[in-house]
Amino acid sequence: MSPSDKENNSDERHPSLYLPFVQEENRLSMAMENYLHSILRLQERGVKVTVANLSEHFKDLPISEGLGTSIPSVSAMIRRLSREKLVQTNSDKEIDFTNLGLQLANGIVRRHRLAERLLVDVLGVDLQYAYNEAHRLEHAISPYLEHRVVEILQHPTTCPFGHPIPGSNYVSKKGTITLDQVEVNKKYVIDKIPENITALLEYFVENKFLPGSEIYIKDFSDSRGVITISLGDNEVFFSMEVSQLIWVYPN
Amino acid sequence: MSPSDKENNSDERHPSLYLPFVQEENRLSMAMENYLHSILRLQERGVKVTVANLSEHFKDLPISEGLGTSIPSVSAMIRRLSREKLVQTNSDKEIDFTNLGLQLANGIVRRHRLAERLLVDVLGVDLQYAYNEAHRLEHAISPYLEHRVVEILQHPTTCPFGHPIPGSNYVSKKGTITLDQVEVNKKYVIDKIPENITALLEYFVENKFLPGSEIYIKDFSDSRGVITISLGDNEVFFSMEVSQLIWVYPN
DNA sequence: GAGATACGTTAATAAATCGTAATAAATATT
DNA sequence: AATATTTATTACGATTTATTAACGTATCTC
Repeated sequence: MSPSDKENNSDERHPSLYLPFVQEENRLSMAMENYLHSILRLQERGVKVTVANLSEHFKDLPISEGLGTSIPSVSAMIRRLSREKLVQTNSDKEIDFTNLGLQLANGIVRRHRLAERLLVDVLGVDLQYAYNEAHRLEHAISPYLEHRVVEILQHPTTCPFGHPIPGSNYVSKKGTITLDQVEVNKKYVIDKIPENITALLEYFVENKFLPGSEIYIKDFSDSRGVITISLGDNEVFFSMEVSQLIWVYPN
Repeated sequence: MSPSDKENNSDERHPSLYLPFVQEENRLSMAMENYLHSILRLQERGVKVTVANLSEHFKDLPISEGLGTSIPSVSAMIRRLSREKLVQTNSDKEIDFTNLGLQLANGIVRRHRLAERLLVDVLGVDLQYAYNEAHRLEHAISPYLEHRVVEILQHPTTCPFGHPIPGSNYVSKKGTITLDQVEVNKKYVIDKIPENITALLEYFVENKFLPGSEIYIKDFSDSRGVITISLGDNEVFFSMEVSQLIWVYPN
């Protein structure tokens, strides 16, 4: 739905009925919201945002929901997003947000992460399902409902995976590094874990390897490519590759 | 053209069902869910379900969100729903559910009313906004999330407006009648109130005129067309027309 | 330098969902 | 009985979102 709309006053509706969601008219389509969300995620991960990378990213998403994965589909959507002045492509074919686009994308991620908090903290949803469920809910949260959720959750600053909620008073922890950069025999606190790799999340939940937990680096074997971590009574192990997805800060 | 050659349309398609807007494997499109929802609502209200009545009904909906209101649009959607074996049209042009369609429609209304309960009871959403907010959420609730919500809400049987939640253990109250059929100087309990007339709902909330409240019929003036009701300390008034939308049972 | 590969666009097509205009059929009104 | 109204369908067009196929450019490899 394009923000450009005709001024049609023949469609008289009681204005009172629109009260809590006045800006609803300007809302993007679900597909557009998903694209903006994915672009922001690639940016957060430091991946160059291109048509091909987006297409690849969609393939990895657990929920396909008919989201376009083919490169021409992505290309066409980027064209529409450009037309709506939400993104722009530079000479290097790299896609970037406009100010407006970034603002909207932040709103979408904000609602996504608020939804995750709601699901986990209030509704008792298992962490490994939170991402997918929130992915559906994020499109259904009006400004009014967002406000209610924020109040109920008492102004959270991160999602249950430790990622910052845009628009909150999040302050990043000092000295956060990925787990493949830690030193042996030191203590750290888990800051962020990846949100959408279900099998990995099950392992996290099972071992209470969650944001806020204190960990101790027991062994760091470059040769074997495995990190051994003490966590409470038991030990957990990660490959170097997985370690790069986990952020910690010194304790 | 005779109404007998119904399977004549060249619109037929494999049941492989490639629906670009489908969210999950077996899930319907949002538009289809909205239509099924509206059909069930008209049925609940005892309105004959026709293309024209559906079109009219959509105009009344506060949230348009691109929902088709024109008669040909509704006609086309009914054809698609028929093709998917969700509804059928009898010789009288009356639209009715198939078994499958009724089952899905009940699921949609169930999720809608669960969402309303969640919004009002858990998230503190004002009652007058619950319907519209739930209308968005109903499409985003997976079977798993539905299960979680039911547990958190402890198996509710009605929405905050008193309407039964399909699939719950709802038992209707004995002797429910609409407010225009009550007797003067008698006590009743409010059973159901209409859910999507915001201005009216504001009056309800303001005066605590809500399902479960006890009321006393103080005056019933046919000539003026006004019913006067005692409710706690104050009085409320309704026209006969509005009274027909409110259900009560004797106390 | 030639060929393979990756990347992005354009073209042609399909389906869902909307709209307006014209029309056919049934019903109501005068 | 003639006319008007309601009702649903058909015809046609637009937009969004997707697909596959074909085709230029780069870039990388040998």
